[in-house]
Order: sequence, then structure tokens, then C-alpha cells
Amino acid sequence: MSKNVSILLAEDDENLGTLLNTFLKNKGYYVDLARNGKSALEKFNDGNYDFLILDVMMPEIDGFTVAKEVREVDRNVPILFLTAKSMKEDKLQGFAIGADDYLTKPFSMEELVARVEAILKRTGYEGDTDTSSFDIGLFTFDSDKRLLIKDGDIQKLTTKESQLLKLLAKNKNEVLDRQAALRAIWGDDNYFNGRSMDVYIAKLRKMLKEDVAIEIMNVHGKGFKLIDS
Amino acid sequence: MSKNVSILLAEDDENLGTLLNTFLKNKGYYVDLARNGKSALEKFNDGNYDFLILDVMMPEIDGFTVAKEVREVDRNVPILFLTAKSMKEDKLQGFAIGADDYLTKPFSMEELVARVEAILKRTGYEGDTDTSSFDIGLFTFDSDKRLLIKDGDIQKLTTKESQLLKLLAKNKNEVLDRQAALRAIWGDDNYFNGRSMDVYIAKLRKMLKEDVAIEIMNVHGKGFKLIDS
DNA sequence: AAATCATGTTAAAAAAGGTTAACTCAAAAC
DNA sequence: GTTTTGAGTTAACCTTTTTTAACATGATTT
Repeated sequence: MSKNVSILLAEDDENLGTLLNTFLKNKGYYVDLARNGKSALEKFNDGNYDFLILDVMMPEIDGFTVAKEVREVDRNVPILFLTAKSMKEDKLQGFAIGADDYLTKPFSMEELVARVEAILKRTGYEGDTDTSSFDIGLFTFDSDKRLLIKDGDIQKLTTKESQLLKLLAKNKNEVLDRQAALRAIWGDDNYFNGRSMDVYIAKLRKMLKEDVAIEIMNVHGKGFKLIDS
Repeated sequence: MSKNVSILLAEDDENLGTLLNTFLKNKGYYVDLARNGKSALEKFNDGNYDFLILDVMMPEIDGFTVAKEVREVDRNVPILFLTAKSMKEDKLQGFAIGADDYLTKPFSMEELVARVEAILKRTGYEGDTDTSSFDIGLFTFDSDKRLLIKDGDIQKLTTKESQLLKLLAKNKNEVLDRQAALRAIWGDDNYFNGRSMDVYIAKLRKMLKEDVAIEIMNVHGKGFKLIDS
């Protein structure tokens, strides 16, 4: 099996977290462990994950909230919830919108791996899907290395520039919601962060203007759309 | 196979949604997945879709309602409903007016694709139908890039101007219902939005007046009609 | 015909976005 | 341990887009 699947695991219980982390790593996955919801969101927005395993009950930001925010900027990445036995079916169903599956504690390690494998198979995971590289007109954007390349010209991007361009590229030819982008990158969509984002939009436009087929179009009151024609 | 068919899939069950999404994409379609009725309507009004697959049972805005609103501004795009087994035939028949077909859960993926293909064939889909480009007299209107072109003169349109002209163009030589347009673009048909729309009608008239064969005619109490003679 | 409601049109106000530059602050370089 | 550098934020100013207001005209009803 061509693994190399990258999993983001969010679990606040130290014991269980460490246990799962170790177990999944032994199974051949690349695993990143977040100890709380905030950290999980940050890691997700920063990295490239093929799979999310989220504990529902976490302090401050719970798993559902993490999933909701993630879904706003990536509606494809598979999500598996870990829930407590006490949670009612119906509540779970209502919340689980956007999830691919859920597992009720306590569960066996084998059960977890089986679910993960099943979901990956079902969603047609391809081991070589490089979610970190994007084609943007004549440019190639490597969001991992934060490089924007055109005809061998290499432009290094800053963290924020890269995060924003990545979101735009992920939603190429579709509107990237302003608030969703702000929450994903800045964590909060207040006025100042909004203005900051506008500054970055201007910077990205400058970088991309060499290719006239590329445009970052504003959709008034909604957000921005990266047009690649 | 000259695909390039663009499908809007509205399905709130994420398991099924993801499954269908992946499967249809593998079949060569371009697929956009909306997880609820509101998102589906927004995506429809924003994008260009050749086909709609709507789950009937969705929270807040159900599939029928989505179809109804869509039909008010586009009565040609094929719609396929996904319904639960429990739904009564007669109720379905009554609601399904305006739909091209429906499929009762559970169904096989192959069955779905067969239906889609059949409908596309029946409705004479042409792979190169560019639903984002419209001929309006001597003008060419590109709703994606929001450009209105005549004799090489390029006029950039704003978001609202473009949205409104697109609806008018879609319903060329037919009445575009006032309330339907307001709901599609503004989301609400209150008095002020209505007045705002009237302002945009005036703006569009100015832009289009270079070609005397074009007219945006008011149909009192009903809406507007883009006449191209 | 008077009254009422819908629409036409222009201008002003308000909101959103575009852009550049100054400022802040932490980390790297010296 | 300063100094320098650079990413990121805030400020300032400007333009564009959208909404609201105001007033006019046209259509429909009574």
C-alpha cells in the first residue's frame, strides 16, 4: 500500500493522544498531533493534510467547530470524529455535517485504522496527489516551499502571502469567502485583519500581473476569486 | 467523449456527498459540491452549471425549494432529484414539476451516471456550450470575467451589474421576474433592494444604448425583459 | 380625474476595497 | 548587546461599488 498519508490528529487527552499518535505512526502514516482545537486549526491552515481525526470534546474550540472552519476552505479533506459514548445519536447526526465518519469511544486501534483505510479508499485517495502544488496560469505555486515560479524565475513568498494564495488557488475560479479566509489565516475576521488581507491581495496582484490571463477579482461583499482563463 | 459538463451537486449527507462527488469527478465531470440549499443557490447564481443534482431532503432550504428558485431564473438547466424511498409517489410527482428526473435512494453510482447521460443526451447538451458567454445584439457579454464587449471596446462591469445582466441575458426575450431576480442577486426582495435594482437597470440601459436593437423593457408589475431584435 | 403604486433617473451618502507608506516588533546579523 | 532586516500591521488617502434619497414620470385603479 502506497501510504504516505498525512493525518492531522486533534486529541486533548494526553494518554489517548500519545497512544493514537504512536499507533498510527507505526501503521505507516505521517501523523501530526494537536492538543487542542486552536492548535489543530493552525496546523491545518499551515500544512497539507490528507485526513483529519478530531476529538469532538476539546476545551475552547471543539472538534465540530474545527471541522466547520476547515470545511469553509476545504470541502474535500476527509474528517473522522472521535465522540464520547454519552453523546446522543441525533445531536451527533446534526453536528456531523461535513464529516465522513465518526467513532465512539472506547474503540480499538484496529477499528480506527479500518475506518481510516475505508474512507481513504472510498474518497479515492491518491498517494501522489500533491496538494501543495498549484498551477496558476503560467505560474507554478508550491505552497509548502512557498515559491511562486514562472519561466524559472523564483519568487519567495512570506507566510501570509503563501497562505492567502493557497486558499485562492484551492478555490480557483470560485469565490473565496472573505470571512472564511480571514478566519482560516488570521483566526478572526475583524476590521484590521480585513484591511491587512486587502494589503496582501494587492501584493499578490502585483506578483501575478505578469500573466494577463490571471486575475484576482473582487466580488463585492463576498470575497475574492482567482480567475485563470 | 467530449465531457466538460459542469455539475452542481447538493447533498447534505457528507458520506453520500463525498462519494458521489468523487465518483462523478472520476467519470470526467466537473463537480461542485454544496452541502446545503443556501450554498447551492449561491453557487448556482455565481457559477455556470450544466446540470443540477439535488437531494430533496436538506435542512433549511430543501431540494425542491432550490429547484423552484433556480427555475425562476433558468428554466432550461436539467435537474435531477435524489429522494428517499419513503417519499410518496404523488407528492413527488407534484413537486417534481420542472425536474427532468428523480432517483430513489438507495441507488447505484452507475444508475446515477446513466440517468445523467440520458438527460444530457435528451436535452441536447453541446459540450462547447459556453454558458458564461452571451450574445446581446452587437455586444458580447462574458459573465465570468464580467466584460461587456462591442467592436473591441471592453467595458468592465461590477459584481451587481454583471449578475443582473446575466439573469436578463439568460432570459433574453422573456420576462425576468422582479422578485426572482431580487432573491437571486440580493437574497431578499425588500423595497430598498428593489430600488437598488432599478438603479442598476438604468445603468445597464445606458451601457447598452449604443445598440438600438437592444432594449431592457419593463413589464409593469412583473419584471424586465431584455429584447434583442 | 384623483389617487396610488411602480418605475425612471440623478445625485448624495455610505460601505467596501485598492494602494502606498509609515510604523511595530521580533529575529537575525553584526 | 546593538543594529539591521523583514514580515506583518496600521494608517492614510483615494477610488469604486452599492445603497439610499429625492424627485419625476408613467401605469393602473377607483
